[in-house]
Amino acid sequence: MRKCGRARYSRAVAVTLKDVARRAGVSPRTVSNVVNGHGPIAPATRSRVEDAITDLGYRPNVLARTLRTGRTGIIALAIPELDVPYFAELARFVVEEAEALGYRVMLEQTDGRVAREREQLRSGPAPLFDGLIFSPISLHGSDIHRLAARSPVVLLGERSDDGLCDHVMIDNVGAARDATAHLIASGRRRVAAIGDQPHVTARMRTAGYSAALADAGIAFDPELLVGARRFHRADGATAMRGLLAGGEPPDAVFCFNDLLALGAMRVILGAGLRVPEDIAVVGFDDIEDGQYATPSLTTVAPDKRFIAREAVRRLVARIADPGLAPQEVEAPYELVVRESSGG
Amino acid sequence: MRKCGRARYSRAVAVTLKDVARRAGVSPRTVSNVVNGHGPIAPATRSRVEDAITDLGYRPNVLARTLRTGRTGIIALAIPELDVPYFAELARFVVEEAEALGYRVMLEQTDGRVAREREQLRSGPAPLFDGLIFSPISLHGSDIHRLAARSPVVLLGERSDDGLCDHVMIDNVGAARDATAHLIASGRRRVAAIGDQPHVTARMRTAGYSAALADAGIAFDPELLVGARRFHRADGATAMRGLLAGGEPPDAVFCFNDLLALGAMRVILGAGLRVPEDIAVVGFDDIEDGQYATPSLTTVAPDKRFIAREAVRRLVARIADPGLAPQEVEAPYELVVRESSGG
DNA sequence: CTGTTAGCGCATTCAC
DNA sequence: GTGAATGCGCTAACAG
Repeated sequence: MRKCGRARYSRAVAVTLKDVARRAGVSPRTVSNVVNGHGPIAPATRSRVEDAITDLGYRPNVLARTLRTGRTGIIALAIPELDVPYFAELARFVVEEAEALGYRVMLEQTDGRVAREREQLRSGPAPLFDGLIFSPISLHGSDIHRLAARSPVVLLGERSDDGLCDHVMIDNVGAARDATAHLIASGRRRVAAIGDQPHVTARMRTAGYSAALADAGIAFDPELLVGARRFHRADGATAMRGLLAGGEPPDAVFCFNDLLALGAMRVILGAGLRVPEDIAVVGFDDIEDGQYATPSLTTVAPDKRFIAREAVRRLVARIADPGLAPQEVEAPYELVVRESSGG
Repeated sequence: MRKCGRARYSRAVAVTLKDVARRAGVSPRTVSNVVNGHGPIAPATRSRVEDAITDLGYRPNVLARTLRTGRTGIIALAIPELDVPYFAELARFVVEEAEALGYRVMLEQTDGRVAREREQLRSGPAPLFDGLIFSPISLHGSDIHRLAARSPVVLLGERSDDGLCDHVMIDNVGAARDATAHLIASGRRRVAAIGDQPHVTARMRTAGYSAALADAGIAFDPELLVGARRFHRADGATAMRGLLAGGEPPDAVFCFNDLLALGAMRVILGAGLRVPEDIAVVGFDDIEDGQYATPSLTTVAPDKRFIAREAVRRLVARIADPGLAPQEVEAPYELVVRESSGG
């Protein structure tokens, strides 16, 4: 039961369309037309209205307009963690692309917690946002489709089972396979992988890793596949310590993201081993950290700009026409070879 | 001239308070009371209303409520760049603190561009947000006060000249002085600084650097103070290359943020020099990258949690009571000594 | 304790 | 080309 709290500010803000109309000696309707560029308007009237607008410092009330039109001009971007560089970099592109199309972006951090994601779901973007770009961690299938059935949604990440929803992703199996194959091609035989998880993305990267091993006729050694609770530097460090503490150490490590790789590299270097001479390291995501690490990090670079642009465009298209058939688009990626694998 | 675009979804969303009232056989007023927990309500009525709500899947329309109450429950956080780790980490804390107080956070990226920041200003948070936490780069003084006079604002960063606005900052001069003094105390004599800029924050750090030099009776050498266009890794690398290309190289570098330091360190290491043996490095911000770099980075660690909490609390207090006297609060910091300075 | 009523600021359907 | 009236969904006076 707080005070209203707008007392001190409300007067300054309360310039309404009606005020402008009175000032310009026209009807609200006309002002609205001028503001939104609708009907043809007599030049004299127009300039009178425009003068009134600047004189009064009128700005349309987004809220009221939305209540009327049902559109806010804002899209939401729900990502697991703001301080994971991959998402931060992606977010930046999304903001840029959305702005180019006249939308503002509201960022939401889900933390990958099911509850938080589910809440996203329940409430959905409407009516505060026109649509949602969602990078789910814990949620899948039916949950998501229920959301998508109610409001415009574009998913980032794994392919949905049945294509009921717009989707932008990369070929995780292929990318992981390429990364591992690169390591093998440079003469490594004991290639470890860090980042195994129940989550789909991780599973696909594990699959790619195994496939590359099989391609090269190298037997899969379960001891070399290490899990990670999350995809942070600390998890990579922990996993690497385990690998080093075991019997015969690996001569290469493929990490499921750059943060894991950076953590692992720190442990390798800290143990007095050399990268890439003793152990080569490859990451995934191509975050800026990796470029400036010593040694610089070889990594799989998904085309983030492409992902962002495609996601925003599909979402905006769907907002305009909800009947659009859902589409899955695959973003390109490339393997960037740097020092950590002997580049 | 787009289609309305909500056709496919609108029906699913259109459960209004009035529908619930009709269904429960009560007036809208009563439903509103139940939803907002206002007046005391007869248990029987309450449960009837609640049943109707779940049956119909009613969810209050935030927009309409806002139009009425003038409060959205959302605060905006405007930061220069999402993919600068310091801001990303800070943003995370702000989100957490705001959520604890029942607010959602909308993130806005200003890019440090004057135009963008000015736009922030012009539009201000209202009516979409209840308040704004703003980390300005290009804007200052009168601009900001004009904004603050119109709506609840808390500033992050430098002290405003006249205390007209809530403010959370750290003692940049003191921190820079400590960092430089630490380098000098470890026996360094040619201490360089990277990050000089016209911006207030940078100027204060330069002042702290000079002060530490003076304290130790070391003459200020203008060649050792290097500017940086932005505070990114690339700028640190460029600056360091210049320093190395010059005459006598420094034996220590104080960088105005960790990104600069990481960039500089990469160049030092790439030139075959050792850190800290040949050149010690100290950064500023204590981002996670620095902990996992090799060598790990000595840095000034501002208490980000404190900054976020204080900013959110002050803002929420001001939203509740706009008449509150503006306050400046200084967040603590500490020097974290790691390997890059011989820790 | 609950029903009735009146807007919040805007876009828009009708008339003129 | 422009004016008057209506309602988006909700909350808050004001009754009763």
